[in-house]
Amino acid sequence: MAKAQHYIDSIYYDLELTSHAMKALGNHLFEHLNLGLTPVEHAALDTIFCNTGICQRDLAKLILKDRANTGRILASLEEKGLITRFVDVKNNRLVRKMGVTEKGHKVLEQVRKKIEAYVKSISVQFSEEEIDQLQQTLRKFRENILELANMKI
Amino acid sequence: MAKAQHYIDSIYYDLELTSHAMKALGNHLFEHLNLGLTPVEHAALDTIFCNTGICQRDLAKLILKDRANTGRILASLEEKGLITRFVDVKNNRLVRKMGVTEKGHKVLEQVRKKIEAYVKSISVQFSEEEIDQLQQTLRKFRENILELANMKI
DNA sequence: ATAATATTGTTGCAAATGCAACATGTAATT
DNA sequence: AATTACATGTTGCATTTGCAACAATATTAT
Repeated sequence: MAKAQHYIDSIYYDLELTSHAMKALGNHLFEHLNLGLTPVEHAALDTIFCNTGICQRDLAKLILKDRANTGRILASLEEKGLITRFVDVKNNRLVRKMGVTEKGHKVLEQVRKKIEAYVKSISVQFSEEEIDQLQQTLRKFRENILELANMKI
Repeated sequence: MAKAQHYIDSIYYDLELTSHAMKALGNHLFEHLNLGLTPVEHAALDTIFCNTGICQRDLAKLILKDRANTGRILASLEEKGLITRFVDVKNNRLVRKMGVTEKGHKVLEQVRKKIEAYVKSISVQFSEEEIDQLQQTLRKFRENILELANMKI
């Protein structure tokens, strides 16, 4: 109960700080390595790659953006030729689906290679098991939070 | 090395998700409990409380906002009568310092009480030690990231 | 068959956020 | 003494982001 008595000491703040630092590093890397896309564009591209046939709304939930912004991100990716959007049928409903193009695949591979080095340099001090443990804890913690939110407290 | 091959599996994403969920819960609570201030205003207020005599720029760094926004947040807090801003001297330089008013203290206490219950309900599934461990790990991880950023990779 | 409901994507607008330039005043250097 | 460098806070503007309304289409209910 001495815990989280002040904002600065709260887990909320630690999450903010860590997420903020991680995002800053990501922005820096993507800009500095001249990857030709932004972190959020890469997030969308890779998420599409991992979820073929996903619709825009579901993608929005995964990348934590609203529908409007997701549409804008997709427009940018399409303009860059990294994805194609086409009309398909889902539950007998017309839906604009999307797929990663050849160019998109290449970019994903390129990003993966270029970033691997930095992931490794983080892993120098953090073992794979430690990272794994941290991710699991975050997941468990998150589920707890989402439960609270769903209770509509 | 199977780790973080895709965005969805990365620690980056887990941090985004968890931080996002936490922020959503915070927004929900502050709005629903009619606390009369936003989460970021509370963050600023409590940070000022914990760092008497802090200047605006240093506060900005702590609450992760830029100077402009910090100024706006402070203007709002001042308008609500939760802080006072006054000109003081720091290293023989004129600086606008700030302090928490009586009303500000009361609000902080009120928020602390009202939120305590929810912190507890989270702690039901997460022991104090687990939360503590998570915070420590996040801190260590963050320091690692900041080192990388400082290397200007 | 018609109306109500649900799902999807887009558009317009408002709010939040940050960057860069600026204004002010102090310390340091020459 | 004058100039340069530094620290602080503010203002203007552009970008990002999200919300709410809308359009289009399909499903379900009456």
